[in-house]
Amino acid sequence: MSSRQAFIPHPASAGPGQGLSPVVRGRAVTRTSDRVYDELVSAIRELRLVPGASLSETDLAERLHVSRTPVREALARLADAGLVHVVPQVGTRVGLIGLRDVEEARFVRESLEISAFEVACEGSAPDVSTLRELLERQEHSYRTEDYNAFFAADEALHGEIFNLSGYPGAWQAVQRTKLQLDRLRRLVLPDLAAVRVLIDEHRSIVDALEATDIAAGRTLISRHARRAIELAPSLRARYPDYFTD
Amino acid sequence: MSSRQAFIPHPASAGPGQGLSPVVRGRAVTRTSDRVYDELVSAIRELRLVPGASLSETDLAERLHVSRTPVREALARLADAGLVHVVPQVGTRVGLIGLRDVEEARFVRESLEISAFEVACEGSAPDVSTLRELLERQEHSYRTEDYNAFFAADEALHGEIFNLSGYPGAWQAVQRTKLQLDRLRRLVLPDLAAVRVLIDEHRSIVDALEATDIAAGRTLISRHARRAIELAPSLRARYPDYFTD
DNA sequence: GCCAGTGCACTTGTATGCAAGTATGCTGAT
DNA sequence: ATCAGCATACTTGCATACAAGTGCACTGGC
Repeated sequence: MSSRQAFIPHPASAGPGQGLSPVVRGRAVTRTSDRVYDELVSAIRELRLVPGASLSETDLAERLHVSRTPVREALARLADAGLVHVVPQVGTRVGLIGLRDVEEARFVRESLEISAFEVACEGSAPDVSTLRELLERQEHSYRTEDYNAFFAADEALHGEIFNLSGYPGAWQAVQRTKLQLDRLRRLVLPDLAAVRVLIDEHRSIVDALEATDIAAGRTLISRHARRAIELAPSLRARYPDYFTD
Repeated sequence: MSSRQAFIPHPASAGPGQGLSPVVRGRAVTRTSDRVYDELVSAIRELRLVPGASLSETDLAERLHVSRTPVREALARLADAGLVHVVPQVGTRVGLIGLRDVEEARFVRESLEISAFEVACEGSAPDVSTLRELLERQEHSYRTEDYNAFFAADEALHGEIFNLSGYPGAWQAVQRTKLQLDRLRRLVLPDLAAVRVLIDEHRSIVDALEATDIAAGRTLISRHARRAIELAPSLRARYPDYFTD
């Protein structure tokens, strides 16, 4: 076989590369198509499937021990989300990280999160207990250097802000466009100092929310949202094949 | 206008062979799956497929003169977008208009459009020539009472605001969440007076943009975004079967 | 050595067959 | 008349077979 580098793990992690975990076929309480979709999304987000990697329906099917049908349905949804590109009769590739898409995701996220912050401040004192708890989880992840746990708690914290605003669905809208940005953050994640900064920013945002200080919130969220992006140039220099305009 | 034939006016009337788009089986430049998807999206948006209508893969397949496979892929993408709901081994239905989803779509749209407005004002005097042209098209649609043309020009105008902001992709993000709201507007659209109000509001927004009056833009866009929603209660009273919380 | 041409291997797109689950309506008994 | 039980038709999920197009490598000729 030629370049079978479709399932490289994280480019920076030296751990043994585990590809896609096979989806067990059998009595399905959940649909196989959904499992394949979830598996592919997480694989792309976690860069186990690197940008530009060529996918093959038949290859994925036998790798996941399913037929092509559910794989095709999952790929159709992924193509709809812009995570993969399908060229008929030619092939399917994992989409590259588009810097323009990343910048637009930043715009969407910053705008909506600031708006959610403002709405959350409008009522009386918002309940920040869940946010405090998530901050604790992040601190724990920082101490144990568990990047995956931090990543999950990070997601949950920003989602909680939308919950407090009363528009939890808006967070789903953000996440759709944010997938490009997530991959960027994955590249920079194994940096303990950067995680320290992010947690501190999170705490400041939570403090501002508790004080219903809208002006501070706007500034903090804006700066926080632009944090990941400012590293894009150096990351592109390090992984040029993963990026595009 | 390229208004295709409605293939399902109402779920109860299962008339014979309501001709679909002439989908020639076999030789196809565009993928059958995509054509089916586009057809279904427009049918749902234009309420030719009413909320709650039950769909059947086999029925759609023979109606469109294709096999179930492309229909299934289209439905999978539609389910991902929240336009249809698939219950395994039970059936597929067009999603109801969720008032909560509508309100969240309003939030997303208002937030992003205001942000785009602000960014578009940041530079020097923005080029509003395209917007003026779209306003003229809307006036023409108003005079000829061509609601479909007005709907299209309305879409284009709001999209142009995002173009001027430099974040055209954000408009795509809005449109995804806005589908619920579009159906609501379809219900209220055949009202000439309402169209008159909308056009006037559009003109005010364009004026504010040309004058780079951010404060006015915020107020105008906010009011404009809430315009469609304020009719939701009466619409729900009129079409109770189409709505849900 | 180089280039043109061709065949093959691989890709995705589509159609069809089969399996499993659910709702419905009919039938028979009480 | 009413209700329990069952057969049947209909639904979606999955696997497989076939079709069509593309790129590439190999081969033959120059």
